[in-house]
Amino acid sequence: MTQTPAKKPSRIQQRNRRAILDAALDVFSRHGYRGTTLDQIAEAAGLSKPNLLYYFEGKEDIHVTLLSQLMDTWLDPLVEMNPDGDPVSEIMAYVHRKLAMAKDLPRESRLFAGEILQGAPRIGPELQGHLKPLFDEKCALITTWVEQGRLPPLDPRHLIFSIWATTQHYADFERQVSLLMGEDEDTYASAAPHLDTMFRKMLGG
Amino acid sequence: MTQTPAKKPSRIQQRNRRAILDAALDVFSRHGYRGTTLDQIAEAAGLSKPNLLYYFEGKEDIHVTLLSQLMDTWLDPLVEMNPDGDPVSEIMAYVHRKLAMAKDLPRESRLFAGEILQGAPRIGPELQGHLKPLFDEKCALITTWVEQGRLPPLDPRHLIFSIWATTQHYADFERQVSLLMGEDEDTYASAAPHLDTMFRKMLGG
DNA sequence: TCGTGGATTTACCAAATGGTAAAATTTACC
DNA sequence: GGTAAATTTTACCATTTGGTAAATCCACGA
Repeated sequence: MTQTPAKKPSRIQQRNRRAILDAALDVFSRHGYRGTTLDQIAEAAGLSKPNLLYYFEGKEDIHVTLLSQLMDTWLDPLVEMNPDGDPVSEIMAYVHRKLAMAKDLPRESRLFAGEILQGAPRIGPELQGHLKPLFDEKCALITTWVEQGRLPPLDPRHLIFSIWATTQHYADFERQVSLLMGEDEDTYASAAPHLDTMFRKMLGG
Repeated sequence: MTQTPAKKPSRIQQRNRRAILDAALDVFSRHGYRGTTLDQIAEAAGLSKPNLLYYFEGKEDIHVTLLSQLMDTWLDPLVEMNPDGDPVSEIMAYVHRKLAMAKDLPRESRLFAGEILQGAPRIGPELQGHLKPLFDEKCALITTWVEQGRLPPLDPRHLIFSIWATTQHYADFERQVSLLMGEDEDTYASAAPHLDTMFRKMLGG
């Protein structure tokens, strides 16, 4: 057995690993993987660079750890879509959960966007392993809803893509959005009813 | 006057500048600004690195030149939206032009996406100067259409955001999309009717 | 064909960057 | 309080990378 013993981490370990990951999320999401330096992360975390590397094996290790940990949070809104609920309500609730996520976790959204944009070089397998099965499952669910006549005919895959695209847009392209909307306006407050109307009409029949 | 004389470029100048910009578009769109090296661009363009720098002042110069040249192409579909046409037809035509653009120019789409994602550090002014006025103009147009009762009440800004998001999604997140749809399937062929239905219902009243 | 200016290569360089070795310091536990 | 382990710092290093200087090559018009 070549398994790490994995003793429980000390208080210091916990605190510093958290600080590093939070700092790294901040920097990675703003500058991308290659645009981020270990020095930047170290400074943001309040540690020295060699001290970073005491907690993580290297830059890539930090990045992959972040992405992996985020994956669950990220997929959670979709997981919660309930097969026993009302189709329209379930999908609309999903839309609003996803929009709330873009609002509350914009750094996470941008981190993922950057990774996918560049071809998912470091989380491709994770996508295959976690996202794909969940996606297929929910597509099948929506398809049965359509077959039961509880939703109008539609392609569940593109529906989901549209939900992802429209909600994450506000986080991923925040710069552009705020530039066009005006800095002070509450973008999400007006986006919610718009998306609600749009998808409700789409599902209404 | 401190203006460059700007004699007409020689045949070699034209050929090489084109080759460099095309190579740079390829590499920048795949690896982002910081993830791209001059050596990569040089190799892709079939030139030596110092030779690159004979044609451009530096890495940033290449990047900015690319983005600036692309801006016009990028905004063109929106420019074409005709105030004198039928509102629904005009907007739907815009949706399809934008989708075609994502299909035909995915590298350009990803180049822009990467730049915006990181806060538009190099084309912020260009966005302000070109995109913003056009956006405001078209928003005003759509608003008059709504006021004339030719469109249902809606927020033109979020409508445009939704169009951008859903169409560019297929280029920017191509990796994820192809992973979830299956590599061989013609994604755009099935995306077109989906988006057509969705936005038509949105505009239908 | 010859000379000139444009184009290209060769040989570099300084700074940035990911990472390491080992000494020094702190912490936890007896 | 002492000691062993965990943590942090100091001092480095090799590679990568954007960029430059100067020599060389070459196309083209007179």
